[in-house]
Amino acid sequence: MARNSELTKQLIIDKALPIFNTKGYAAASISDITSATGITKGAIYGNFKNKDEVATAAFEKGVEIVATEIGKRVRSAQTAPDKLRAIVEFYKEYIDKPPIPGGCPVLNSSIEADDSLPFLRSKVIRSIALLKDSIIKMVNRGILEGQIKRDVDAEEFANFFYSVIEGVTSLSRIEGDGRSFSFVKKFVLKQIDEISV
Amino acid sequence: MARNSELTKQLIIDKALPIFNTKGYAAASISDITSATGITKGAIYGNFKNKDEVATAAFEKGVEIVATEIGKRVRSAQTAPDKLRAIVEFYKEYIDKPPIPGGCPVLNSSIEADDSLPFLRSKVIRSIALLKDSIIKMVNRGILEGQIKRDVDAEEFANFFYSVIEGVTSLSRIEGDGRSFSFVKKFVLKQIDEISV
DNA sequence: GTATTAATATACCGATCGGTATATTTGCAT
DNA sequence: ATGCAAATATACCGATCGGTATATTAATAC
Repeated sequence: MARNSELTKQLIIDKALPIFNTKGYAAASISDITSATGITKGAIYGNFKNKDEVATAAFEKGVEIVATEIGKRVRSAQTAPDKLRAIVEFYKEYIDKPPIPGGCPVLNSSIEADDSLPFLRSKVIRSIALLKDSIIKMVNRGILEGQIKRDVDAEEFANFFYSVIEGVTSLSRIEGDGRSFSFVKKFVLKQIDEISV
Repeated sequence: MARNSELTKQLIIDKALPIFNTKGYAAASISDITSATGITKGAIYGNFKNKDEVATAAFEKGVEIVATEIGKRVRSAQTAPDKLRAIVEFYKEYIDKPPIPGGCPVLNSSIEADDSLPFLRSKVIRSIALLKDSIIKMVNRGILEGQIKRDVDAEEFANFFYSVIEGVTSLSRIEGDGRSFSFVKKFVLKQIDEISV
């Protein structure tokens, strides 16, 4: 054997993630990653087939970070409405102190992948589906447990919820402040109240 | 004089717009534009200082197209709620037959410009502000004319409306179908009904 | 028709891109 | 300690990038 390849791999992914997330796939270069890691091109291509694979691994790491963080907050809330509020709060905090620089990796990759990064597209779609599905389950469970009104369409609400959160997150990022988010947060919290029993 | 420089400029902008909008600024190259136009690099750099200026002009053209199309539909609707519904319908149609390939240029540029394209950032911010402002005015006028409930916070509604529309538009694009949009449309139309008198 | 000049085409620049072939180093088994 | 193999470093590749200097073309004034 030689040096620990798995550690190197993780280092590359950890450093590549914020680079891809801020600059985007096209603008991020391999030498950006060598600079950030202090590791050479040889090590990168010894551990990854090509740039696409590095980007894919970074994206999956990004999703994992976001999903883990959301999961933590969701689990610590007891009722479905509170779980939804916790997600709103997570994205609110994302603006001021983002766990990953450059905004939400799912949304960012979604924009860049839809036309020009076929190797990422399916991964992005899957991540979104998982997120939406967990919200649907959350709502439906809330209905069963008598926390959410019985006539609520879980899929409709999940799509609204996901769309408005991603929309306002990107909006707040380009605007550079949390003003718009405050407005939308108020609106969304009212909607959560609305569907609560 | 020589050949018509203004026509060349417009040709470059027209062809560059879908290229930038689908591939993104970083991935779109000057030679992509020469290929698309049949015009050489000399002509491009004779009419634009650099790539940034071409991208800026293309972005502004994109905004103009979207704004014009929305304006047309909004004007042809009579009441504030109907104007809002017309905007929803516009974005719904955007999915199937986009006036500009690659999705909404405002959202796309917003994602790419927030960190790495300072020359575009302010233009994007301004475009969003104009759009939101027109919605705010629309709602407030609807209140004055007795079409929208008096207790509606126009700015809150505008931010919600803009966020959810942009969010679901990008969502539908990556998913590749209009399913999610249908759900969200239903939700948004209900919200419009909700604020209508 | 010819000179003038604006507009476009051509040919080239250095830099950087993703990727690879090969040399070197490192850690472990013996 | 030494041989071996895995991991990393170095040096290089052709292609393409944005941009420019210069040659050519086309429209106008005369």
